[in-house]
Amino acid sequence: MAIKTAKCACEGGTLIRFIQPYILSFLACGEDYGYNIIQRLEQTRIWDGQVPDASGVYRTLKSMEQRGLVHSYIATSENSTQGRRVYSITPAGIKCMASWESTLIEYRKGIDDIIDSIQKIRA
Amino acid sequence: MAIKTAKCACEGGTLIRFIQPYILSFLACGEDYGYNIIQRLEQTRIWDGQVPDASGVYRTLKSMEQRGLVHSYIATSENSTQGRRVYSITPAGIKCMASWESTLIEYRKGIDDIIDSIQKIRA
DNA sequence: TCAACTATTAGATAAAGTCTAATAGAGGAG
DNA sequence: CTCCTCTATTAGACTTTATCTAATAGTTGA
Repeated sequence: MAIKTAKCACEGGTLIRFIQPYILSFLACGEDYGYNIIQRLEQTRIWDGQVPDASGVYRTLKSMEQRGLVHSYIATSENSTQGRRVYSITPAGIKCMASWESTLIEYRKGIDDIIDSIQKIRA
Repeated sequence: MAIKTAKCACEGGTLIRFIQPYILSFLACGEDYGYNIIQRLEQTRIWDGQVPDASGVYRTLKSMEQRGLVHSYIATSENSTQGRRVYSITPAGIKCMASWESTLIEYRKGIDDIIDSIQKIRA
């Protein structure tokens, strides 16, 4: 609705996709695969035990790969499990994550302001 | 992407539409019309001087009216200006705004967590 | 009269998010 | 050994949000 269009959400073009900086921060600590990322998201305060839509997470991962933020390969492991698609962060992804940091700080300010303006009304 | 579907964004179903709680907080202080709301949004820290998409704001107002959060009438004033569509908040809108307050507080926690997890990586 | 400002609306398209469900291997209960 | 649950990924259809462009029209001042 506002702010000049940006290709990447990390630049603040849109307000959503909080899932993306989370995924980037996960992958910055080491590679991981979709299913496990979903479990980790589930445990964050944003989801707080509620199951994130798996389809959406996989879709997001795919779009992040298309935008060069992450890279994936199929891990056909020795012992068991069918091929997991394992994701790792790229240098572009690291940059994106850093950009998200300042964007999120801006969002927080904005959210604070809205909360304030709502609370002022009741006061 | 996550959280059980909610009809109204104020319930936390989606992350976006920060514009809506702002509009609700404006209207809670008194009726106002689209063009002026756009100017006021422009001055908030979220937009910070950047012009919000007018079309989007009018569209949002219309959808908010359809959902019963606001009510409008055309003000054909004596002296000048063509008909302005003046909006006021409804009791449902007041409720919605209150709901937004807690939702935004939750969002802020979530954003804090993401910022923390990004900052931890660099530390 | 022409430009800038006020004021609203509509159309087209792109991006996000949700739901359903298909596919498939692995492990445990009965 | 069969059925159920869990792990794991993908695709299709659809709705909601968001963005951009632009049409329309009255007002004000140079």
